[in-house]
Amino acid sequence: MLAPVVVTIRDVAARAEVSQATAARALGGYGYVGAASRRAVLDAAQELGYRPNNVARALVSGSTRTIGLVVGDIENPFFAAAARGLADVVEEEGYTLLLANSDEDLERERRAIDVLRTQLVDGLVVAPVSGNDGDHLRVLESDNRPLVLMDRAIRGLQVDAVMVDNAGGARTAIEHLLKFGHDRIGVVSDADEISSTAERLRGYRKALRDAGIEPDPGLVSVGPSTRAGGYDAARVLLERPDRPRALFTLNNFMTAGAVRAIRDFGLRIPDDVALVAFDELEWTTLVDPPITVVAQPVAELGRAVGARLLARLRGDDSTPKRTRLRTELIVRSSCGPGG
Amino acid sequence: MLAPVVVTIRDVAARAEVSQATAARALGGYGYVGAASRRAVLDAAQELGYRPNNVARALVSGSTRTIGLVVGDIENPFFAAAARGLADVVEEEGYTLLLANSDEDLERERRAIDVLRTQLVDGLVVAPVSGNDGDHLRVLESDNRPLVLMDRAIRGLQVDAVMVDNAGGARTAIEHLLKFGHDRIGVVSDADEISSTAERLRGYRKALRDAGIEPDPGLVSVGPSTRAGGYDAARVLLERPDRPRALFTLNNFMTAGAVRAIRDFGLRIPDDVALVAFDELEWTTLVDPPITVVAQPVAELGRAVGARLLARLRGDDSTPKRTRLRTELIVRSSCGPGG
DNA sequence: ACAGTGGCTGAGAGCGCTCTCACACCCCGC
DNA sequence: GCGGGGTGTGAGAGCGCTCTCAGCCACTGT
Repeated sequence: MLAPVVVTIRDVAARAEVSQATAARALGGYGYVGAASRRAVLDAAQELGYRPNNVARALVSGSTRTIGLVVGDIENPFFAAAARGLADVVEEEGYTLLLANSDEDLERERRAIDVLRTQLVDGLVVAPVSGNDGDHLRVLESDNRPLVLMDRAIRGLQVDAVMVDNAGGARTAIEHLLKFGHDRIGVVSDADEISSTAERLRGYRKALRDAGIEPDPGLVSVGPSTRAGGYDAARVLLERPDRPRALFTLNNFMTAGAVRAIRDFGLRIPDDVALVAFDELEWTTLVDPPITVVAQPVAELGRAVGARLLARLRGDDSTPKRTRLRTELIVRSSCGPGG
Repeated sequence: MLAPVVVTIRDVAARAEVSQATAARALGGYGYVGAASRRAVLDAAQELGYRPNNVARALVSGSTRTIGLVVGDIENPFFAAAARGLADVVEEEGYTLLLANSDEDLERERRAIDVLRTQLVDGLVVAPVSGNDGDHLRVLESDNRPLVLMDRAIRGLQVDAVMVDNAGGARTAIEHLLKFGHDRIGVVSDADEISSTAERLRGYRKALRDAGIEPDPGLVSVGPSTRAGGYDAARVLLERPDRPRALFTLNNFMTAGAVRAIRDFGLRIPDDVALVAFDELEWTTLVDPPITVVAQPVAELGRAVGARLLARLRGDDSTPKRTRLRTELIVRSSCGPGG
């Protein structure tokens, strides 16, 4: 018998000389199937090279075994590591990740989510661009498919979210700089539309106020969340006549840009400019001096998101949980002698 | 009228008071539909919040509008950037990426491909773990779905492949080191099962032989393609009594490990050890001295793969193409004064 | 002897869509 | 007036699967 071009359950059934229903049961592992029939079906499937068609299965079962993931940029090591952690967890349960980049653009995020919904993902993980605009996510509630926010929250949206203690992390960073006597700390930031950024800025201001220092808005320099954005934002600060003697960078790409800018200005870390960066990176220990960072548990973030999503997929319908993961200040040498 | 929980084309048809077929035509944009009917259908769809069900569509049309991507590790900036380039290109045509990690493990690669086939991806992009073992990919031919190999080839598999000129890149790296008088060049390598690695090693040996130097197999130190792997592989070389005065690292994670090892041994670049790395990385210009690298057009790689795949999806059935992208030696200061 | 039970099987519906087909209608030219 | 196109519509098949349901055939217990 020649194998059909695409082998269906009916081909297998015919070959095994049982009904389509019995073949489906044997293959699907449900209902009653006699030992002999099962053997015959499994053998036939093997011989014909039968592959289940997950699309057909999804159409009737309503489950595609896929998880949609929307991040700002998969090239960003932060998102890549989180995606990896998420993938590891959900793949264990037979799910596959559907990936989409939003480019930190709300319109693209909307489109990505729309496509993912169309693909009938079983669950959705989003690192939303905006902490304010959540209408396109609110719509998902009616889909009755779990949604978990990763790293960022949306005001007034009651859904599961796994985040990092951004405010606390920023505060420890600032307190560290304060210890070195810095009272004018420049911040290299991306848009505070992003909820994690807003939280970091809040932590920054809080730490200053707690130390009796009124935050100077002019010391917060904003740019796009890219290396070039970090470079430019840092430059603005470094060009000031009253240049701040300490910098706090809010994310990894911008940190790289800021370090480059500091170098290009002929300034030295930590003598001319002290630096603390949010987010750990591979090279922070490779540069001289190694950079003090607020490390985030990135892989853990992805895994926690995955665990939450899987729980929902298993039917957990408790009220939405908001989880915060701790950050860790890793003191190196970018702030002065001994730190 | 209350919107049904999940709105189907039939709900829209009922609301628009036309047949299901007409609604499908209006929504699908094919066949004849009168202007009035079209309006009614579109309005009804809008009001009910109709979203097409891509799973059902895929079942009948045979196209899921998804592309499967299997890479060693999405956390690796190389793969992440390539994935990004690929995503950008295919998303423009309405495709979504289905992502899977193989962890550079053949068995996991097999499983990932199997899952992706089951999901009926329209096309598949694989960076295969092994350059020798391609049976699991050969099977795909019968699927009649395009397959493009990314960055790595498989011996005896006649399919599209977009790669980098690994041998040439390695050669320019070695020639550069030779110019500085190095004749004993240690290599920090991952498994030569990986075709790109094998090619780089070939280029390395070729360059040496062309210079009249017989390659010493003892100078090639192999480890897993991780930071720790690079560290250990470099350590083996650095611990030798006749320690090589030059190192060539074959990929980005291992480069980071090797640099760390050199530092930990109290050695200085380039005075004690000259270094050329394959693959450009963000931090290579941030460390002191900045590292001379063989840069690969990574985003371009992803985009070229995407272009090839899209061509196939559009029906191009010419004989498989093997494309090579040029590398570029970026000379910095890790080999000595002036390079 | 006969209902009751459990193991096993096949028929068939139906998931939401695309697409073919038949047909009804219009306007045209002869 | 009547055939012939083009235009618009609806009925219905069918993609490959899951799952319900009815019915079969042993056995069992009384």
